[in-house]
Amino acid sequence: MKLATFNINGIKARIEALPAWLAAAAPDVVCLQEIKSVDDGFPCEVFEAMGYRVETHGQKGFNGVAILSKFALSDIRRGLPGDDSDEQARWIEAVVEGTRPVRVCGLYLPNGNPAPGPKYDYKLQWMARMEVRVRDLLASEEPFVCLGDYNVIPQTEDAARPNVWVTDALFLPATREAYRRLLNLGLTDAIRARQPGPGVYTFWDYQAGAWERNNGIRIDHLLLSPQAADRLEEAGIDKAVRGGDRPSDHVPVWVRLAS
DNA sequence: ATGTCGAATAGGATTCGA
Repeated sequence: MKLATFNINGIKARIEALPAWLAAAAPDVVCLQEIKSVDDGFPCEVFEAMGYRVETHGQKGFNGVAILSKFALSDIRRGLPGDDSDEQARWIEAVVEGTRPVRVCGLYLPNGNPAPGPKYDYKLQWMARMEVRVRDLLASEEPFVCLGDYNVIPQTEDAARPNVWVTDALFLPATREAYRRLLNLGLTDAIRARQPGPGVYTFWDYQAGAWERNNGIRIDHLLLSPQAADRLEEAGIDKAVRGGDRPSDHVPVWVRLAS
C-alpha cells in the first residue's frame, strides 16, 4: 500500500498538477493539506473519476485537509481533539480498509509565525494536543501513520541554510523539542529512516529563486507507529513535481507499506 | 527590505497567510 502526503497550496490552483501527479505516482491513499476550500467547493468528481474516494475537512480561504483513497475508509474523524473552540481545519483521520488496514492521520500543523506571539502559542498547544491523540492511538497497538505538513524542520541537516531559520517558528528549540517528544513516543520518521540527510527537502519557497538554488527545507513528514514501521518497505520524495507547471511550493512525500 | 503565490473582497488593487 502506497501512502502519500502533499500540501497542494490550493485545490483550484492545482486542479491540473494534482491529477497529473496522481496518474503518474498512483498512490493508494493521499492526505492533502491547504486545500483552501470549503467541503462543497472541493471538486470530488475529478478524483472519483480516477478511482478515489474523497473525504474533506475544509474551511473558507485557508487551511483545509482531505483524504483521497482507493480503498474504503472507516472511522472517519474530522478535527484534532482537545479544544472545542478550535475552528481551524487541520486534522482528518480514517482507517484505510486495505488487505491489512492502517489508520491515517492527515495533518496540517500550524505555521506559528511570528514567534513569539499568539500564533506560536497556538502551534505549541496544537502539538501538545497531537501528542495526546498519538498516545491514545499507540495504546490501541493498531498500525497508523501521521502524515502531513508539520511545519517543523527537525534538525540542522533538514535545511539548506539553517542559519536563516534560527528565529523562525519552524525551527525554534521549543518547536523541535515538541516534535522530538512525538518521535520519542515510538514513532518512526520514514524519510529519515530510509533517506538520511543532508540535502533531502520537501519544500522550496516561491521567493528568491529558492527552487533554482535548491534552498529547501524538509517539513513534510510521515511518522509511523511501531506496527506500521514493521511494514515499511520504501519511502520517497517526488522532488521533480516542484519543477512542473504551476507547482505547489511543497512536493509529495510517500511510503510503501507491506500488503 | 522577501527576486512569490493563492484566496478573499470586490468588481481592481489591496490584504492576509504562508
